[in-house]
Amino acid sequence: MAAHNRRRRVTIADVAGHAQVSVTAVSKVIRNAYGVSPAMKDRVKASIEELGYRPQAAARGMRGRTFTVGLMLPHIRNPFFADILDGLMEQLADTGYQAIMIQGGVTRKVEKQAVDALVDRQVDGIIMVAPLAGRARLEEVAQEVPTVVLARHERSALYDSVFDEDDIGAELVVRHLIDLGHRRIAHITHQDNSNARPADLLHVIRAEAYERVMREHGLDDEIAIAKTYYHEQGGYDGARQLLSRSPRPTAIFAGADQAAFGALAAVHEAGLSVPRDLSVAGYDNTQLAALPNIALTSVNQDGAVMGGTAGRLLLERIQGRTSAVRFSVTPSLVIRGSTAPPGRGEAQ
Amino acid sequence: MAAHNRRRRVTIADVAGHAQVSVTAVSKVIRNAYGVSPAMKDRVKASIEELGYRPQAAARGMRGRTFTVGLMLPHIRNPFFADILDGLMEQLADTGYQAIMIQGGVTRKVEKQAVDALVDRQVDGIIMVAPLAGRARLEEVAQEVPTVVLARHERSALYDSVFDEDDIGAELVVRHLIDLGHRRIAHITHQDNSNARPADLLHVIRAEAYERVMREHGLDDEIAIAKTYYHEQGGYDGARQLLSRSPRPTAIFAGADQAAFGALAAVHEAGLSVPRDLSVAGYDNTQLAALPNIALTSVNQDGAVMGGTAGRLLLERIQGRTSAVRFSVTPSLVIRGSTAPPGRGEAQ
DNA sequence: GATCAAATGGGTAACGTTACCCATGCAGGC
DNA sequence: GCCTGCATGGGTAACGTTACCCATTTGATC
Repeated sequence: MAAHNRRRRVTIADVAGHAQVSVTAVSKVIRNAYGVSPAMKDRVKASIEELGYRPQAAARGMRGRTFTVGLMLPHIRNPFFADILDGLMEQLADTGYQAIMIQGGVTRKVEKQAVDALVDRQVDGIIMVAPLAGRARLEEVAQEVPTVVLARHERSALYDSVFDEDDIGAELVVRHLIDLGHRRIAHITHQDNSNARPADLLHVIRAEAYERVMREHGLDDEIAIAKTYYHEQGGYDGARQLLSRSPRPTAIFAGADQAAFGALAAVHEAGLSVPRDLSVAGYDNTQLAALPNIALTSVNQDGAVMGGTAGRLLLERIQGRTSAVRFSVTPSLVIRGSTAPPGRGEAQ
Repeated sequence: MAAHNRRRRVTIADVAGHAQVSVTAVSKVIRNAYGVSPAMKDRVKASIEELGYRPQAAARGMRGRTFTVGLMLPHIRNPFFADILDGLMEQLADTGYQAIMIQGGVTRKVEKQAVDALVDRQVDGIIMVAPLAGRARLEEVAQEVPTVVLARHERSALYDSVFDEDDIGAELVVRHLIDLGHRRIAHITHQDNSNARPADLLHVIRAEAYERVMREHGLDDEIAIAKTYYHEQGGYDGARQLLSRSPRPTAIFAGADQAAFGALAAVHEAGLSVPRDLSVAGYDNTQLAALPNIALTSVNQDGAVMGGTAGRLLLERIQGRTSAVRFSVTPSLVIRGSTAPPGRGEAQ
């Protein structure tokens, strides 16, 4: 049944034999532990090199650490997640820790399986990006293994949070549109089947900030929200809903770039021109938003910094920190060609 | 130092005690192994349920399987990879296997570390997507653990290959453009620091098919290739190179949608209109290509089928198959608004 | 009713690593 | 010269699971 005539792996015992030292000594060297002379260290390292030894994570996991951190992503379609990963990878480089990813999916059930899978694989820490799970569940995980939650606003004593100040970002967009002279500004938001307290969800925060700023400017009656999804199709559907209103909005603020791309498509399909007939803005400032033919006004949140910080906080927790930390990045508005003052006939 | 007062995990021994059976019996039940009566099976399953037992992958890995397959992706910015993952996840659902991902990065060194990390974590099988590693290295990995390679065209006795017939896809695009009346058709290709035999790399195959079809139509002199990268910036840079030629091309075939998006940006920036002044086509048929305001003519390769097949082949190998399999999907052309006959003044 | 095979259940030794302890040698202080 | 403490090295028992075997019971066959 042994399909592969796999050569037996080099073990710590092989290294010990080759270097003429004890197994314990080798273990100490690879863990950088106390109690080894420089001379022995060099000898062991030479043997490790020569034999091509690499410790087996499974065996390490049974006693100590696996030097693995798990990253749960809802999916891998949003390029913003790639920025997060970049930041994390950079933070982890040269620490000996490896990051593995797992897809959380769109239901709490599948997400739970995914996170459990990470726990079962003895990762030393977990970073969850925009989890669907409720706070109780997050704390349950955090009790078992050091945890950092990204893109949620909760305050928990058991895990760290890293997030963008979504209310500020949304406010920047809406104020920008109002400053341009828009009044009928619509919003496309996201619905998920999360178990979180709504006020902790980034899309709810963005939507609420939109409403708040509208009200602050006396635009209560112009508030129009399409509840779809933060992806291309969702943006497309949402924009179609909003465009069918009469009078139609002069600006659409999509809660995420991906939804904004879909909105642009719907606007284009309706025979309208951006920004002449309608302004469109997004959130995330993905690379595509910067392309001149899209030129989407968007909110920049530094994904790499968020990912890097999440990694740093997680390593601190693995080292033993137990106090909880909250870290937020301040977003900034990137104005591009997709937003402009409303057309003359549309202004009022 | 115990940062987290983690409750001791439920182990197989706890389950055995609770169900009043031996540890071996429980192990048999969770592995679906031979030698358990239905009655005992039920009892054990009830105890597992009640105690919330989940086997620890690290411990399993020391003796048997971890029920984990590793997916190496170069990065997670290409939405085409998300299709692959979707197919894989669906294939793995209900098999008890979990997929974990790892980022291979852009250098062979980092990629090697990533793949080694998977091996060290005792995954039962590995799927590598568009690896940079040379064939010798792939076979080295395949010797240690069942392996499937995606998006490379090699024939190896040690691992399975799943790929798209890139020559056919590229041919479809170029013929389509020629049929429309184009003659000055340029191509944007990718350069990486792969160690593979060039003829096994998908971007080389696409570029060669482009050249071949051009020659077959007597267009040897019109061949123009920009060697950049399969991403937005690469497409942008490549298109700028190509547009600076005199006379400038009337069509650009970018080897990947992401590059095509960048090319569209460059074309737009140059004050040209698509498709009136210039036709643009891509490859991958990503979701963005379908958006009406982009409407990119592209080649559809079924990523979900590729991912699903890779998963199926890997499971077969894990079961013990040793013969090597090659599986290819046949691409098809999706014609959209970004390609049209060349403008009158441009045709000849 | 004796024999044999199949079905069922369990005992035990790994797997590779680390945590915890102990042993030795040597320098320094009284 | 004896004690103490530190530096250095190693021995050993886990960790949780599975593979391999053996023991017992049951059922079938002659």
